[in-house]
Amino acid sequence: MTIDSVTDMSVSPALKSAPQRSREATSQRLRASARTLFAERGLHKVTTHEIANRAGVASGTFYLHFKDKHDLFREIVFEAIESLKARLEVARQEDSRDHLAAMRQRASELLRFAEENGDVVRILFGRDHAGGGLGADVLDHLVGWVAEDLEHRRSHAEVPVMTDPMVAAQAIVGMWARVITWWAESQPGIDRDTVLETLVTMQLSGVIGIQSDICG
Amino acid sequence: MTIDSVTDMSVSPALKSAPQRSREATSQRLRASARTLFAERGLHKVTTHEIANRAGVASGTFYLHFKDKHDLFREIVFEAIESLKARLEVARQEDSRDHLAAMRQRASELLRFAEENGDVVRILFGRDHAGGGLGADVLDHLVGWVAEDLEHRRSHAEVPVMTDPMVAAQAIVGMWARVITWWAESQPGIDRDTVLETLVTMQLSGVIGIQSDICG
Amino acid sequence: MTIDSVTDMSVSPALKSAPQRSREATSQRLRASARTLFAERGLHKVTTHEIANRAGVASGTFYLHFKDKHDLFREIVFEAIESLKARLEVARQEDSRDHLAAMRQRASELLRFAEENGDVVRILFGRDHAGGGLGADVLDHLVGWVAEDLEHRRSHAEVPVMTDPMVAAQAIVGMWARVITWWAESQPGIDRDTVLETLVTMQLSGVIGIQSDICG
Amino acid sequence: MTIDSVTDMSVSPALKSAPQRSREATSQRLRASARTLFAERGLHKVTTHEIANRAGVASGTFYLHFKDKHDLFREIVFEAIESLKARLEVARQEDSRDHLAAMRQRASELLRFAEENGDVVRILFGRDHAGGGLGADVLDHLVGWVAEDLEHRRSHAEVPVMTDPMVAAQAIVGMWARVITWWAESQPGIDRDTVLETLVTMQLSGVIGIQSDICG
DNA sequence: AATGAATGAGGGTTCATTCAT
DNA sequence: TATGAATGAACCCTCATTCAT
Repeated sequence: MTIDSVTDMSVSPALKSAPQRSREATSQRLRASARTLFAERGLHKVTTHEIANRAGVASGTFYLHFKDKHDLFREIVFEAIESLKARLEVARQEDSRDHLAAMRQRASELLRFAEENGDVVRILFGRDHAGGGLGADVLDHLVGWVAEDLEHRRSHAEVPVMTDPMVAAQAIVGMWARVITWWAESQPGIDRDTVLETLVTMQLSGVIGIQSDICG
Repeated sequence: MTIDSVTDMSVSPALKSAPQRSREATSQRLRASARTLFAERGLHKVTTHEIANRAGVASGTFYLHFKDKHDLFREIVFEAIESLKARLEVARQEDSRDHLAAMRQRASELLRFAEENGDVVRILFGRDHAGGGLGADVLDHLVGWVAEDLEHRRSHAEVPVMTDPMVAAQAIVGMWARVITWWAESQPGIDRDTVLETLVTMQLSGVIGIQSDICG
Repeated sequence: MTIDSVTDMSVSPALKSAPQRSREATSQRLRASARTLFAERGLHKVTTHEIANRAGVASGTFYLHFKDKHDLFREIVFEAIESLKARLEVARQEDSRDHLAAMRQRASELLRFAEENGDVVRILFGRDHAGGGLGADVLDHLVGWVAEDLEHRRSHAEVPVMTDPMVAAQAIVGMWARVITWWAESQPGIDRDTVLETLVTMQLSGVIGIQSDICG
Repeated sequence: MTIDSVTDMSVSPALKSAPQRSREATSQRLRASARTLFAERGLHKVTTHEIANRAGVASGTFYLHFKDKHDLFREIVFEAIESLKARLEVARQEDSRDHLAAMRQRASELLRFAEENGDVVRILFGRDHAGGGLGADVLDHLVGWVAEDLEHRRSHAEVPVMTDPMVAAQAIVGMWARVITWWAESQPGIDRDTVLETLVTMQLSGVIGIQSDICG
């Protein structure tokens, strides 16, 4: 089951009164409709009419639920980002012990996120979609976290350092974004674990650095 | 000096007739104007009127030089891509001897390209711009080259292999794109060489792979 | 009473919901506005803004009702043509008995059509209007019908034949078009019956042919 | 040889100085170019650029020879009309003797005109072309002549009259226009004489009138 | 809460015409 | 006389947003 299956109305059904539940249902239908359309064609090639239409409501209804098109877009993206954040937070808690395990864990969470939120990944980073700058914001956030992490490891002298943390963070995040987008868009025959290993390996080199001749 | 300084009319001035020179000048002014505006706000937040305006010509003049907005956009991007291709081609010729040197050379060309074509980099990969899918196309091409390269090295048993070539190629290209875009957008105080070293290091790990415990 | 009086909203008012009725009214206002303007100045000298303006709605509203300017044009013309077709079909059913009566009947329907659809006649055949080729199409259709009719009469040896049916059909239709257009445009003081007699007389000569000296 | 072969520069070549002849040549090339294009696509679907282009001159040159697009259009049409007028004038002079011969003669001139001026006929009356109202003007003129003629015959009691002269004139001219246009556009396999006979026959009925039972 | 017709600013594009060379 | 680049008014059409019902 993925988050994409949005029409799921089980969000604490008993707690809401009848009209409320109806409102919520409409709202979710609009969200789902928008998510699909945005993933297909990107923010600015989708009209509010289309979103409402696909959701089975009148055009005007859209504005009873969202301030405007960008508002809905933001909501969809933020919701997903929060979910990603939560996962990574959890992963971080288990970090302390083993670096390698921690990194693998984090990369793994990322891939699971991509699997479960294919639409959002496409919306944010997909081909021509240009998520109104939000994709970039998300990546900036991630860069912040990663850079912080790298600094921390470096300052704790846990690892030898051969690269600039900021640059390495940018590189790692760029790598993530590209790989999960490709993974989400083209669902290639390549299995999760292969992708995971590659991410871990390369991410690792950002942390400890390598030298071509180091092991020789 | 960057390619961006476009009003440079030194293109064999004696070879063109008077009206031709004038036409060419206008064309270049439009290109320069568009390049700047696209870099600032992206393809679809820029109007043809604006481009013409900023170039100091009437709106209709735009269409004497370009079929439509997308045509100009494509032209700007393709021109830059060709120049990038040429650079990388040259770098590839010097590849044969030393892997490490070859990689450093290639990454270096990439950074020089970013320095000289800041506008185009921003247009293709910058924040919310989404160059109508062209950025994605460019990256796809790069992925093709890199993957091919990795396959070659692997098949020649030149290096131990620990990652899937396709995944590694995606990761490397994602890393490149993110790093040069960040580099081009925020001109940080970080010097070229630091960026270069990080790119080389991480790119390398995609080629030979590393293991956390590999070196003892 | 003519079909031109379009704002007639009596189309089963009870059957439509409130917004539907409003929509229909707007649609009819646009149609009426367009009909008038097209009749005055022809398809391509009328702007959609003007049509909307004259109908008392905003420019954009036009496109809620019609795909584009040609779409509306086509609709107006087709509607009229269908009505003409229906009339002539009816007339044809009464043909069998008396040729002369049949022809008179048909010419009469044509004139009534012209009277009731002055605008459309002007649109299709009027001075400089050139209804985007639709006028020509209509005439081609008419020619088809008439030619078929002439063939039929000829093959049934009902009449002596002295003219080529195709040429005669073209001539008859040309005559019709010109006469009803002139009649519709300049509303001359000439009464219906005079026009009718002339049409019948000349149409007849296309059917049976005449010789200058035939009657002695 | 038809009037359409316009590049014919033999217009008193010796009388003009060199530059003059050149100017005339350019002018004729523009006329020829325009004639062809107008016949193909009608007045308003042809641009001045196209006309100049096809004539092998620069766009600006157009305006050294004609005030504007309509001016050229008018010139082309008027030229043809004058030629038609001349023919009919000649035909009229031979009218006096035999009515039937006179009419045949006139119709014959009309058909010859259509043969030799296919382009102009198409321009004036062709499918969707809408010769800016000039076609209508031409027909109005013809109607004037024919009506006058009919009046004359009637007043001289040369013929029994059963139709209104104005209506008959409109009908005759409409018939002419349609038949020669069809003839010019679709060059059907029907020979001149058949067309001629039909025109004469029907035209005749406009003059003398017929009754279905008249000869019985 | 929902509807859906209406709005109208704004953008892309065309092309008759001008004018400096 | 010819050139052809430039002009800019005008037009078609889209779509985010509003509001009366």
